[in-house]
Amino acid sequence: MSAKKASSGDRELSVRATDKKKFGSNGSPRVAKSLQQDASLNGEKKIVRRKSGAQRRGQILETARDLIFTEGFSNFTIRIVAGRVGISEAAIYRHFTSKEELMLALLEALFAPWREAISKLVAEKLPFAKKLEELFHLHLHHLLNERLNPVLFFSEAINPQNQRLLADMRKNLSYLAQAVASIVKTGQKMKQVRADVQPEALEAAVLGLLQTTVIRWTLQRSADGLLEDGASNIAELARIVSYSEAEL
Amino acid sequence: MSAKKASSGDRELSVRATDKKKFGSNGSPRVAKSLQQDASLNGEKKIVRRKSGAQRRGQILETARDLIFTEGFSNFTIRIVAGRVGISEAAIYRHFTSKEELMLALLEALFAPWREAISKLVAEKLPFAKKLEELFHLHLHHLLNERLNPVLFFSEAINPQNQRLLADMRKNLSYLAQAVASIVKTGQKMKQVRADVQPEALEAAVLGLLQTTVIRWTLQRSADGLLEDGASNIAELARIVSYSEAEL
DNA sequence: TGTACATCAGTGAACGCGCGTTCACTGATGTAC
DNA sequence: TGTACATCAGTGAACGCGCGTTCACTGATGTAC
Repeated sequence: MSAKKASSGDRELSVRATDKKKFGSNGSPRVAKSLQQDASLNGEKKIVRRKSGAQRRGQILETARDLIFTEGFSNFTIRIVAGRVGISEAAIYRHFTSKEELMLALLEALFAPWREAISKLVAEKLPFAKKLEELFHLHLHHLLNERLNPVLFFSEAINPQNQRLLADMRKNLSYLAQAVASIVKTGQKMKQVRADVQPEALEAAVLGLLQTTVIRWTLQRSADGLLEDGASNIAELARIVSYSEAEL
Repeated sequence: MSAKKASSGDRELSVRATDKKKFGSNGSPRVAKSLQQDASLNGEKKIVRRKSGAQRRGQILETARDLIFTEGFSNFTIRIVAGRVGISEAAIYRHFTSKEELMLALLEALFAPWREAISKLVAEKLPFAKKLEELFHLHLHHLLNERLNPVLFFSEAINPQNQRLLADMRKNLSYLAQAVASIVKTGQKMKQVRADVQPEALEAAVLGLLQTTVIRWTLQRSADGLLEDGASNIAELARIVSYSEAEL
């Protein structure tokens, strides 16, 4: 068919890439349209703009991240990722051995800095209420900035085929749970949380508030009022379990 | 191929069905194996055990429910449902116009009684703590008995293709949220909840505890300790926001 | 500074698979006469 | 009670589609000499 010649026209062309930002930056990864047309006019054989493994790998992860964030896992296919990156499907397999490996690599790239940030916060010396507030902000800002929606990953992980993804998500969830538990226990030890409050119930309530906020974010697909309301609820919970002014 | 003759050997056979239980009962829907073999030995042409539309529809919904509950949405295909029911894939389309309609019909069949039960509870006259406790038990027992896991449906609803499923899940979620809000407001009006507690924060905490419990259920695939821990956390939250004994 | 060569990011085409859905057709069931 | 007929739950086979993955092959890149 005559359409065949034009079918791969949106691929990138010649010239060594040195301007690609690394994964995590916010810049647009689009190639200037003019470049392609210039090369087409040459009449020369199409030459691919090769990239080093690390660059391309980062670009694939970045593309997959944005795709999943904006369109969910149902549109996360090798075909679509390859199309957005501007390479063939087969080329994806030069950088990841399977779709599953790509998914797990992405998850790790997104969650590793999140865990590190939480670790640092837990170790800090702050009053109980302030620490909860910081945890909330850290959590939400990280998710928003990294375009990481745990609900999307969690939903995908429930699929029985994704055993490893589920294991990873469990790990991250229990990481958060332990951080909250640690904060609560420290709060009680420091006499900032009422001694008669059952720590398990308080932990569950804090986790519940965090989860509810993220679920709301997922449902409304907008961060409007999210940070304010969530922070306000967390602060109110902290106030309720603290010693009242009369008792101090 | 010679395998063709035996390929549909697990279908049901002749004899009018009058023993089928309606959707919602717990009985096994399996047909006695001997029936099939008897007919095979006759050497006669295979005759299908026809069922009335209502009966078959209920059987399909029941099968879909159990399939989704035990194996998740990734195994929920027309082929598999038809196979388990014991009819052809095409036959499914005599009872539901599309897979989506089947899914929505199932969701409604499962959630309608749940909403009704919540409605009744909200209208009852009970102390705040008791009402929260009842809500928790009602919610969990309903999910366990009906094999309805909202997390599974929610995860499926996030898929952009399932707009109507998402709308239905939103509706059910907001139904629960309003019930909780009503309970909290009544509790404050009746002076059973401290007046200084922000109702929005308390509502969010209660919803969070409910959600956390269901998520835990989904992750561990077992109800062990679920009811006890969840009920205990809800009760503790109710205690914390009530007036202390010294104040009464 | 040239050149030979190993490495590796790229390609197009094809694969087998499972999916939802449709088709023309079959024959059991219920009912009007 | 018998018969003609409309209704409708059933069938097997095929459909087009998108998926993840593999294949033999290409040619740009980096480096050892």
